[in-house]
Amino acid sequence: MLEKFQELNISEEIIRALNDMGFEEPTPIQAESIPVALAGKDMIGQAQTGTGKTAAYGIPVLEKIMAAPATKDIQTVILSPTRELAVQVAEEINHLAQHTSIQALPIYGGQDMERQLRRLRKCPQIIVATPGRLIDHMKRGTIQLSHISTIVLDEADEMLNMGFIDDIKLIMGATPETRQTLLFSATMPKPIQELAENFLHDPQIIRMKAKEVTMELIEQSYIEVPDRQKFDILCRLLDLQEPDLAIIFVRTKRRVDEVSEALKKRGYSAEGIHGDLTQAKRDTVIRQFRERTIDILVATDVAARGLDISGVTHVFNYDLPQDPESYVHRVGRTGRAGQTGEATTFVIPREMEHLRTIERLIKRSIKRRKAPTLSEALEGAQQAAIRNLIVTTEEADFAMYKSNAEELLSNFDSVSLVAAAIKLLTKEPDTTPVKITEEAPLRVSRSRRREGGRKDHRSGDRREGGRREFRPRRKDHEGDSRRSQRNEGSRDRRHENGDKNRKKVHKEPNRSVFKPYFKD
DNA sequence: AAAAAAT
Repeated sequence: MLEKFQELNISEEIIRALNDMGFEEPTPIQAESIPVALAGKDMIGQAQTGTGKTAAYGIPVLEKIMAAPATKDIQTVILSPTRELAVQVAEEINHLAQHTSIQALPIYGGQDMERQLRRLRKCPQIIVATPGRLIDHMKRGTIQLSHISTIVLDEADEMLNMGFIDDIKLIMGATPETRQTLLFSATMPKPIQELAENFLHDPQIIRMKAKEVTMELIEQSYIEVPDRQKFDILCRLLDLQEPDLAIIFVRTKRRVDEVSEALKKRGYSAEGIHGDLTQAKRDTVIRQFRERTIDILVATDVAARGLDISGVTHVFNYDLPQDPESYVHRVGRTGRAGQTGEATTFVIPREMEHLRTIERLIKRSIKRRKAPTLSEALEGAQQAAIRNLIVTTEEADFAMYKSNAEELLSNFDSVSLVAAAIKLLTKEPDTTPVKITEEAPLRVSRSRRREGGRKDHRSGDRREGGRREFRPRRKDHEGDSRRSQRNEGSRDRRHENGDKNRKKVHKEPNRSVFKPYFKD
């Protein structure tokens, strides 16, 4: 079954590991990348996560280390944008390396330094690091990159979005000129191209076509719903769809806390994860979710990328994501490894335009769906009760109840009895009150605004008819029009003598370079 | 305007 891997000239130790891991044949990105990377060439791989990317660079990296003379130096550095991803990548590489003596060690912030140093003393050949902590080690002299032979930049576009560009340059600068560089990125914006030009030697570019990478097996829909109703609708959907594992993405850390608390209050097995939690807590939550101790994960975009958790059947965008890119990554947490998945996005009415922007950029329309009504939810709960009843009946493990049942049947008709049983088993939707703070709606995305010309977009927004009602409601509605007239006046005055303010506004960094681009 | 990452 593994011939195709064998044809790629992979050593027997790794073939055995692939067999243990249940891999049968190379994914497209693996088939293309492995020979190139094995030949020692620099490479740019444009691929989303979930395409077998880790093994695509992990296998050649391991082969190269096995072929090289043994030393105590670190041989390979893999850079990762988030801590969770670093842990996951190190684990996967250790799986691939299980029949060799090669060790991969994750190096990331928030973890006990002493413990990390102890593990470093065991001379791992591969480290998988987040940039900040790696630089910390470099400055302390506890990690030297002067002898590495390979560096991998994983999720390069995301590291860039997170402002790691200077860190990456610093790290690259500390590595030898002779190193091999493998760069992976879902998108190829300008700064990544520049990075590649500066640091890669004659790279081979491998691009996966969009349709090979994404989301054919994911049923995508959206529901237009006011913010206040989101939570109840979410609970109804959870009850109706009964996900095995679900991830709920929200826009802020605060909402992670509130939504996960609220879910727990209503009896769901949920935990939240975001960047302000201690690293120990983050690690625990991810582990619980992987082990299915909890079945709902409420997360910010910290969990949007790269995390590969098998069996996620449902993704909910409780809040619309800011970037179309983020939408793709969030939704891609389900439908992995050939499984089907369902992705439901909540859109508040005034964010509909934002949704259209996302649809345009992902070149795909998202199906509109109605929120389940209360009576549908009740019907769903009844169906669940019936399924329960049928399962119990089929298990036929109730001999001790039978004499009572017979007696009941001599006094009541059978239909009434079964109906009563269904009624008792039906779990009425929980309406425990919960508090979730309302978020300000998203504004139309940057790219959209730029279309209208940059200089005037502020005043342009004000003139637009519908725009005014987008502002938060004040208590005195009548004063509204008069107030806006007054504002007009004060704005003019600012224009005359407040040049400094205006300049500041226009000096905001031009983020157009981060605009994701999706090619077909 | 938010999130991520070094303490």
